[in-house]
Amino acid sequence: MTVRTRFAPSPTGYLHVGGGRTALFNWLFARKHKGTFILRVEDTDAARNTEEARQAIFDGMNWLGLDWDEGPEKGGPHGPYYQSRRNEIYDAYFEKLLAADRLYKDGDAYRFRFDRKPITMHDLVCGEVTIDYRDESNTPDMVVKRSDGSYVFHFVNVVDDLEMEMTHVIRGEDHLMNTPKHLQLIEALGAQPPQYAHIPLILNPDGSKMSKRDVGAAVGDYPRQGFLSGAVVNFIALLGWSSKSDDEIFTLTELIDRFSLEAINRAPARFDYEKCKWVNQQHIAKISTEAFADLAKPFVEAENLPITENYAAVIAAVKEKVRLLTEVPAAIDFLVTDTATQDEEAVAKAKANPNAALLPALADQLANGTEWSAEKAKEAIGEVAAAHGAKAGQLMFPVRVALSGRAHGPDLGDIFAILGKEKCVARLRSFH
RNA sequence: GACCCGUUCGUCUAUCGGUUAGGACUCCAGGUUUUCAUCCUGGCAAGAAGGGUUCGACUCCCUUACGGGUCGCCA
Repeated sequence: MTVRTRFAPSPTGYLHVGGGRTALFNWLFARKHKGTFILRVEDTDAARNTEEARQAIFDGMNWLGLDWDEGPEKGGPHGPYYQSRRNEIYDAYFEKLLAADRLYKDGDAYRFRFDRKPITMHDLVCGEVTIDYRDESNTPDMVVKRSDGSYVFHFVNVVDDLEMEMTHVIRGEDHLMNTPKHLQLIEALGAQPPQYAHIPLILNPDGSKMSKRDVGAAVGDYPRQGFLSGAVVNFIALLGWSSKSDDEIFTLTELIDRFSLEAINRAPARFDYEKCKWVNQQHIAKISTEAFADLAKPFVEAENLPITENYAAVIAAVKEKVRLLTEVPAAIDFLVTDTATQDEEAVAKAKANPNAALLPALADQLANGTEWSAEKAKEAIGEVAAAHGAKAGQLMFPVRVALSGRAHGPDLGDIFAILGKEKCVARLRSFH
């Protein structure tokens, strides 16, 4: 029996990071077991569904790299994959329930009569959980068909999971209390239930429920905030799941290899934006300079910085200095323009440095040198410093600030090489 | 309120009765880098509380506290 999992979002908003992780776990589980991953759009709430939301979810899935084997734009033997187009199927199941005498009218709506007995679920993450359905006050019979004729979530969700032959349902813990309802429905339909795995929710840093507007909540925000897809996938996988080793940085392929439902935690995890950025930095360090250059390009252009002919060298100089792609423009502006804003504090500090007085001498030496290279330039710093009884290291800070306008940045040799002789000389001379 | 689930450094986590309770992020201190960053080393920092069970409990049981979830003709 091959594994079949699904992600079943309703297109009523953007793709939430919690939803993204649910999709990821279903996808990982399917890929790990050479199974099938299905995307199903649960658009039964006509009033709240929007085309923008549907698109945002698809975009988010694509960006995260979670491809589906069956679903919208892909097809498959169990379509259509939009619930709004599956009404005949639901009608047929509704008739079954009616024939089994499990439904009764309440106004124009239909309610499902629960079996009044304890229901025990065997959750792959939560273990055995029993809800006593003899307590009617806590478990009132549920509506399956509204008075307007439409079906509710519980019913269509169960029917589709059965129809689409799901073997494993991995979903957020907010669905744990729904599961006995689904089990009852499945039993009444005379079918076998899939295996369930309820994963803990993702909370804000302060422990509150993560929702709209909270930092990190929308998957769609990550690309423009300068995150790499692989880093975000890596980070959210670590929220509630552990590889049981000291390793933390994984590619999607490595995650497939290591993933298991048994390793999912029970307690909700808080979202740590700082660590997410650190993971991003780790991923930036791992990709090639070419790949990094391509990813950074849109951010550079967005700040109206020129893509110079030595762009590759410029990008290489800052690759391991940034945590987010959004930091790239500010890290390279002084290398590609002469109008970059300066860090006034660093400039003031450098000008107050006694060794700043040696900058004109250094400029002269660089200007008069017959050979120009980054290595020669660095050597010149040592020579000028020595000639005036100073150490090379002490002269480097003023030089750095004179050339870049800030206290931190690329290696001085990279700066010399990228800026070239003329600009270096000019910036050293004008720094006073 | 009722019903579920949970509780190890500030955060993410390892530990499946016997460990100096380990790793990572953050922060601090050194070192490497003649500079910046990377990197390396070290440091700060945890079993919610109280009862049991046991030779021995973070680990098993109970109670309390706290946190989260659910109680719709939303999904």
